[in-house]
Amino acid sequence: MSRPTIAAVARVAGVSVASVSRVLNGLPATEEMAARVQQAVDQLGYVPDSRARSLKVGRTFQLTLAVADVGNPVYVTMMRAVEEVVSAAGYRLVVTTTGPDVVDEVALVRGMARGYADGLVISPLRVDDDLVKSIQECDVPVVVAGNVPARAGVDTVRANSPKGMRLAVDHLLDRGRRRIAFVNGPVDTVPGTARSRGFTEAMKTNGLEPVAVVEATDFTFPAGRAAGAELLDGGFPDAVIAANDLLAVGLMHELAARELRVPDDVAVIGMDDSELAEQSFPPLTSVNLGSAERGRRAAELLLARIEDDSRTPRRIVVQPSLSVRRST
Amino acid sequence: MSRPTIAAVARVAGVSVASVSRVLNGLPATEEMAARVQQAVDQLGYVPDSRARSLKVGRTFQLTLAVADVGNPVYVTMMRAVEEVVSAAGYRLVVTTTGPDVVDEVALVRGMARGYADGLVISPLRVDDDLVKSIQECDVPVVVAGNVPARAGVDTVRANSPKGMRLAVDHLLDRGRRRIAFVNGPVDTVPGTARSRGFTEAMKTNGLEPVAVVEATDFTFPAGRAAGAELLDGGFPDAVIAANDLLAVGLMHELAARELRVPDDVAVIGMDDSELAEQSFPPLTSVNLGSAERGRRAAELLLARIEDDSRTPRRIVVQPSLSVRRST
DNA sequence: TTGAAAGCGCTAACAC
DNA sequence: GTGTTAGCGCTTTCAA
Repeated sequence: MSRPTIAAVARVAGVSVASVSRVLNGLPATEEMAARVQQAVDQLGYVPDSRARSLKVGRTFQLTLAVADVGNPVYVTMMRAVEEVVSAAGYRLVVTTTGPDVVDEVALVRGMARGYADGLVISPLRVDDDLVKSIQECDVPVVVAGNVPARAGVDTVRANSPKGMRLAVDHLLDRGRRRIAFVNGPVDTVPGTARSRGFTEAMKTNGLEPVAVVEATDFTFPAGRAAGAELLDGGFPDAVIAANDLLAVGLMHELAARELRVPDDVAVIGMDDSELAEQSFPPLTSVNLGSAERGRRAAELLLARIEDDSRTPRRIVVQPSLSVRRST
Repeated sequence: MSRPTIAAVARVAGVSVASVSRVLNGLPATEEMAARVQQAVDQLGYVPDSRARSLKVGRTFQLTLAVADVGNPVYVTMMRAVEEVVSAAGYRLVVTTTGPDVVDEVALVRGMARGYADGLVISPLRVDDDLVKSIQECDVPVVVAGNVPARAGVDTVRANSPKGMRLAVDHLLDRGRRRIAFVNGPVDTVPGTARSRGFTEAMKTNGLEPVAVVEATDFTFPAGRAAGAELLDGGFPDAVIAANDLLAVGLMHELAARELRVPDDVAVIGMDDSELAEQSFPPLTSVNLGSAERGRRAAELLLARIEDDSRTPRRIVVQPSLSVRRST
């Protein structure tokens, strides 16, 4: 037996389909009408079909969050924050993994035109003109959790990496470290670029030269370990800043393999302040780039734009803080 | 300007909407027809509306994966596996977090009747009669990645926890440990029950008495640390098995706080063999309960049932293995 | 091979 | 306050 439709409910209740719809949507109706409808609904076990509703009202009540890698704990934090905001507003959240390639990001944004979601929060790893264009042309609202040019005219929420880097470098100086190295992720990514610039500036401000800078192949744990090996083969830092927590933890494994102690021999700072930072050993000092707040703000921006598509795009910058733990 | 519809394409191409639909769906048509339609599609930038399509064909081409906690790395592994299988079959994956309560799981399953997805893979933390009933009554196919009674008559893919426990205990005995303790998660959960039973059996088989057994409040890192404190206040194990990797890592932090060395003073084994196991320090020996394979098999079962709802329910058991690392 | 037309299940005018 | 009805955009008979 197939699912009952609104027509079946109407028949059983002896009323019109419109009345059933009204009662179900809380529109004005007499007590008696409401009762009859409710009884029929219960009797048949009727549940409205969201597909049909979507088609009619032009909304799916579904929002998409696109991240590069579900295995990166920073996205877990962001995902939780986004989920909280959108579900409070009555939306379901669809989490999609784009992978590292910009073409897949573009395909995803273009695919939004199919209308399976009412909006998109995307945290792009790589950005090019195609991606910006696809966002601008997208039929549904898109909010970027990351960095796109201001002239793109899209809502964005981003971190302040340079300031975060300053926090990290200042902290290391406080701890008496001078021989500072940097493990970045791929510099052709959005976070990679931002952190590279931030690191360079922060070092220059303090009149320091980096002991070494290496670029990991991606933002993952194994890449962090490999980058750590490369770094340590080339120099003897007394502190290393890593572009995210996964890289930092990978690096710490390489340090351990070489019997270098953290923080005694080498201090390590990560970025993102994800759950991994407190779970790692020793617990990782990490720059909190506000991923929870960024997620929350991005979701709010998206909801606001769904309400009113004509509002002027906002560019929110979330300020960082430092979570000091035992790795420094 | 609003999105072009199939009618607009038909108008521009000077053909009927039916022909446009046919060309788009690869049904027989003349070369010329195909060309004209394609040109109109390109010109207008037409993209079919998946909502309308869903309503008509009765499918959303969307599948749901429901897990208790996105922050648990075991689900990352499972999610990746499920995603791979379903996207290869042309479906989008919606990942939903249910939280720890069975009522929310039930609500989720019931909500599937709204038709926003064509199927569900659920990994329930807690199972009761209501949940089983809601799964049986569900309008769309449901596959359980976990343990429900055979009489429920639903497709399931589950781990073999008892055998996993045996692997863990045998390994510890090999390493010369005898004073074995166990940190379980809540025993009113599916994995909690299974692991409790498995541990008890494995110990009995070897004629051993546990030094201590404690039950963490949930399967998280902080709960692991708290449970570790309780455990160590009560006894002096030379090895601890934890019911999952997060608990194991939490426990290791407590050990470190008490200046107990892993594995010298206390060996530690986790379960799940998630990415966290290799990221932790020291790297964690962990029972691989086949989460990737369970995800893959569950997804395959779901696709098969969508194809043919009359097939007899299958109950797949995935065998465990042990990933030995430095924590033992 | 192509076109006309009937819906899929629902909501929102509009008329009563 | 309630019922009738026209679609939302698409696919799929059914005829031509």
